[in-house]
Amino acid sequence: MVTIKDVARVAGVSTATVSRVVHNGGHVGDACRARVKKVIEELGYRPNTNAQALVKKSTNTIGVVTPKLSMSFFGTLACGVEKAAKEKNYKLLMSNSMYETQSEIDAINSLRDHHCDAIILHSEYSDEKTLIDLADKIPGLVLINRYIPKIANRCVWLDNESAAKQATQYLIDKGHTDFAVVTSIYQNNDPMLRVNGIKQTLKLNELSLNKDAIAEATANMEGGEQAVKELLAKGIKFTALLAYNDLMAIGAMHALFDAGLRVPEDVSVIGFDNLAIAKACRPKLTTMHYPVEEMAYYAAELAINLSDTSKPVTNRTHLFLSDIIERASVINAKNNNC
Amino acid sequence: MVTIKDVARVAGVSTATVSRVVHNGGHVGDACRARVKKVIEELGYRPNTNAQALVKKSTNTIGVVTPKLSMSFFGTLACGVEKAAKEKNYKLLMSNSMYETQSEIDAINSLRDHHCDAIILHSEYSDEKTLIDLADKIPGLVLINRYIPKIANRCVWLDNESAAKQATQYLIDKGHTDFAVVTSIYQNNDPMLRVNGIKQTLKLNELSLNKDAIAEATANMEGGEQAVKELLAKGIKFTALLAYNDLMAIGAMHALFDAGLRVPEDVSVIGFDNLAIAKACRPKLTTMHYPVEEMAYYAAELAINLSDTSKPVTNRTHLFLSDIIERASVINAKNNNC
DNA sequence: GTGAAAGCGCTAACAC
DNA sequence: GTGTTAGCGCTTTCAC
Repeated sequence: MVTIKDVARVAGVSTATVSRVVHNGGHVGDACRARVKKVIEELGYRPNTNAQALVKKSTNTIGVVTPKLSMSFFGTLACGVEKAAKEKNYKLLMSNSMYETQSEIDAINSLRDHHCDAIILHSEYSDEKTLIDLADKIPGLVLINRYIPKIANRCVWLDNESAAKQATQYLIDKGHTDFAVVTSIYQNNDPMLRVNGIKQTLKLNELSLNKDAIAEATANMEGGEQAVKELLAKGIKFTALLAYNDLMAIGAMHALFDAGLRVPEDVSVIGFDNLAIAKACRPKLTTMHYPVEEMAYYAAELAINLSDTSKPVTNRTHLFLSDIIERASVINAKNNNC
Repeated sequence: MVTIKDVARVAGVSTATVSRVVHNGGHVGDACRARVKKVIEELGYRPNTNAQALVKKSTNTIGVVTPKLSMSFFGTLACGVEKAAKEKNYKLLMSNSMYETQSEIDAINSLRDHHCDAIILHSEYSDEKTLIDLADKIPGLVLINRYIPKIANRCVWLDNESAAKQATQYLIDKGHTDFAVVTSIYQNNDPMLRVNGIKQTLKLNELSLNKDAIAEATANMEGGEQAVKELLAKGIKFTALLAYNDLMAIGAMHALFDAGLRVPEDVSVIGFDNLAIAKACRPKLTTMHYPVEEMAYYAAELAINLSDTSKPVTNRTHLFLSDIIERASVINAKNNNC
C-alpha cells in the first residue's frame, strides 16, 4: 500500500505538502503542486480513510439499519439514502436487523464503532426509551417510519392514519358499504394506526366494521392469502377489502380467485406501499403510495445536518403524506352485495 | 468519546492492559481484569474501529457493489453477503453502481480507500481487462454473476446457458414447437448466453427459431410488455414464450392478456430468476430459480478466504446451477397451434 | 511556500 | 502480570 510518506519521499517534499495537494489546499507552489500530483498519479496513491477518520474525527459515512434488505421496501429505502450519500460524498454502511431487537442494537453499535457520522434507523421493535437514549448519544441519528414525540425532530415518518382514512374514504365514495380488513399480526405502530384510521372513517360515515371482518396474519403474500381464506370460511360478506400492504393484498387476491370470486367485480381490493409488485398482479393493484425513497433521501440529508453539531437544530417535524394510486383493483360497488 | 486512555486512567492501569482485557488476552490478573471490565462498562467504552484498522491493517469489512439495491435481485444478493458477514463478524459496506462503468469504479475505489478486506462485485459493463487488473490489486475481490476464465478462481457464477437449455427442453417436452423469446436489449453476457442456450436446444430438437421471434427490450416489466406487443404486431405465432427474467415475463403476460390471449392455455410463459414477484402474478410463473442468495453467501465466504493472503489459494471454479420451479404458467401444447 | 512535529486511538513488541 | 513505547497514515499548527 502506498502511503503519503512514499509520495513525499519520491516527490522530494514533506507529507504536509502532499496533504495540501491532495485536498487542493493553498500555500503550495505551482511547480511543486504539479510535481506532487504527478507522483500521486504514478504511484496510484489514495489516502487511507481510516487514518483520516482518526484525525478528523469524522468518517463521512452514513449508516443504515433496516430489518431485511431483500425486501424491496427496504431496498428502496436504502437507495434513497444512497442517493443522498453519493451527492454529499458520503459512504454507505448497511446492516440488517432481521426484526430482532438484539441484532438491531448490535447493528447500531457496530455503526457507532465505525464512527458513522449519520445513522438512519428503521426500528419497529425497540421501545421508545431505548430509542430516545440512543438519539441522545448519537447526534446524527434519524428514525425513519416511526414517530416518537420526544424526539420529533429526529423522526421522518408517514401519516399512516390519514393514509388509511384516505383509502377507506375512497372505497366509501365508490359506494362500498361492506368492508373487510387484512392486517399484520404484529400490532405495533403502523398496523394499529392504519386499522384505527379505517375504523374512524367508517364510523364517520355511519358504517361499521365487525371484529370478525378483521383478519390478522404475517405481513406477506402467504399471510394475505391465509387471512382471506379465514374471512371467507367465517362467511364474512364484503365488497371492499383493505390490506395492510401490497404483499398481503396480492395474497388476498389469490385467495379470492381461488374461491371463485372476481377482483374487482365481486370484491374491490386496495393495497399499501405501491411496490413494483403492485403492477405485476392482475388486475393491477390500486394502492396507497408510500414515498419511501424520497423519505429516505430526506432522512439522510437530515441526519447529515444533525450530525454537524455546530449547526443550530431547527426543531421541526418531518411528516410525509401518502396518496392513492388508482389502478384496476377497485370499482364502484354494485347495488346487490355479493 | 471515551477512549482507551480514559479507561486506563480511571482503572489505574496502562492502555496495554485495557487492550488485553478488551480482547480477552492473557497475562492479566483476575482482580485487575475485573476492575478494568467494570470501568469499561461504567464509561461505556467502545474501541474505535478506525484506530484499530490503522494498526491492524484490516478492517473486518466486506464491500458490495451492485447496480441498484432497490431491485429485489440485488437486495437478495446483499442479504446473502450480509449473512456470511454477520457470521464471520464482518461489517457490510455497500455501493450502487447504477449500471455505469464510472460509478462502478468510483464505488470500488471508495471501498478500497476504506480498506475493505473483501469486495463482492456484480459488474455487467466493465471490460474483462479492467476486472482482471482489479483482481490483481485486490486479493479479496470476488466477481459474482460473471465468469472470466483468467480469474476463474474469483468468479462465482451461474451457468446461464445450461439454465436456458433446461427451460427450453422443458417446453419442448411439453410438446411446444412454436417459440418466441423476449430478451434484454443489452446483449452482454447473460442475455447472450441464454439466447444461445435456447437456440442450441431448439436446433438439437430440429426446431427453429425465426429471427423475428426474438424481441429485445429493457429488462423490466414494461420492456416485456412492449416486446410481446411487437411480436404480436408482427404476426408471430407461438405457443411458448421464454423471457429473459421474471419481470419481462410478467410484462409479457400483461401484453398477452391485453391481446385477448390466455396464459397458459394459449401461450405458455417461462421466466428466469424466481423472484418473489413470480408468485404475485396470475397464473403464478414457472421460472428458472437463480440461487442468488446462496451464491452471494458463498461469494462472501470465498472473498474473506481470499483476502487472507497467507492462506494458499485453491485454484477452482465456482459454478452454480439453476433449476426449474414449476408453477402455473406452462401447460402442454395443444395439437392445433394458436 | 514549505517543513517539522505533535497527536488522533489503538496494538504489540519488549522491558521489567 | 503489567507498563513503556513506537508506530500505523494522516492532518494541522506553528515555525521559518
